[in-house]
Amino acid sequence: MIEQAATEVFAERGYQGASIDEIARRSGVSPPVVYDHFASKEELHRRLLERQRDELVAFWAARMPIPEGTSALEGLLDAYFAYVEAHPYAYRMYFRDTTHRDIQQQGTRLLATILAQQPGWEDSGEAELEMATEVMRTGLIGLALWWQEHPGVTRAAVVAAAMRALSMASPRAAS
Amino acid sequence: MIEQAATEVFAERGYQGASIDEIARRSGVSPPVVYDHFASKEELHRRLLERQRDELVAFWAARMPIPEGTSALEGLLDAYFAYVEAHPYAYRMYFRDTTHRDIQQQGTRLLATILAQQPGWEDSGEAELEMATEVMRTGLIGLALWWQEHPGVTRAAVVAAAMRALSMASPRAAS
DNA sequence: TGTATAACCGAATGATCGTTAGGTTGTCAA
DNA sequence: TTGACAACCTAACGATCATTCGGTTATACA
Repeated sequence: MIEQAATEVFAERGYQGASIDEIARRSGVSPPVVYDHFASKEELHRRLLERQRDELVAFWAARMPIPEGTSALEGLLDAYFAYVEAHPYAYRMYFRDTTHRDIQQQGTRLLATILAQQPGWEDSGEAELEMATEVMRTGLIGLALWWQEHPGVTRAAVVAAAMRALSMASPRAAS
Repeated sequence: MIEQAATEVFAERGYQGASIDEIARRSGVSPPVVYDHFASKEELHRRLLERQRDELVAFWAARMPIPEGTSALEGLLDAYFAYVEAHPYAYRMYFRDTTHRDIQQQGTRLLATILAQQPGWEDSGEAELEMATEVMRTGLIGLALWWQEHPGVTRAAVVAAAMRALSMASPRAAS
């Protein structure tokens, strides 16, 4: 399957480092076959990114509304790391290159929405919210990549660590 | 100056996307001149990374011990973003590629040390501390990149946002 | 049977890239 | 004056890469 092989190669080497030849080799076909299915390397990459964005959003949607007793933030985090667990290569590919940030924006907006509903954040300024979203977004990406290199850690522990590190119960909890 | 041009090109295009030809062109010399000063593209990149690591650590060292009335964490963050402000291209280059993580380890260790001294973290497990460090490390990188695209925001506001988002006063402040 | 179509291939094309060969110029100490 | 040297150049080499050309095979439908 070309798409599976392409996802792995993009995840391992990044967009620039991935070669059509290697993708074809891993798919068990010759390079021209890739071009029978995709117009260019860039289109192949974009299509894969779009598909993963849809799958990630579906992971979230499947857990909304959230189970009784969990906060919206915790539900979002658990769904996020469940996705990382289910699609390790796709996850790495999705967050490795920043060339298609427009595709990631749907997830970023969802994150900002949930963050804005956290207690103590309702009346914060726009810039404050945007900055908090960015810290959280990139921090979660980093934590997920760390997790992929430490497979012994359970998802519950990772979610708990994310909650702890990002415990923004009050905007002025800091000294 | 070759090193300055190389820093900019690496920052803008990443290691794989940067070409010796473009670095030479921006330096006002021909490509072979680059090889009179550096053995290879990879050595040039590594040398630049090492230099920036030293400068960043120096930025931190210059602010330790920290001024009266500020926490160690806040002092670290302010020095960090002061560095971002002073060396925008170098900063982007330094954090863009993850191929030389060993060079970044010195800063990561410093971050973990300061984090471990925060109230409520003294008796946490090793994995918890490592995860919190990773969230913070990558979150700060992301916030700094966001800041570079929003130059109107003051450094104080960015530091405050970082403190707020990462207000880990107590390991179980989260719900 | 004929033909359209889909999936695949080997081989090439043109561009880019890291790198090297070989040479010129200018500086400066012996 | 000589010779070492540093800094620089043009030109090329060899590899890699995205992409295309032109063809073969197999399926399926008229």
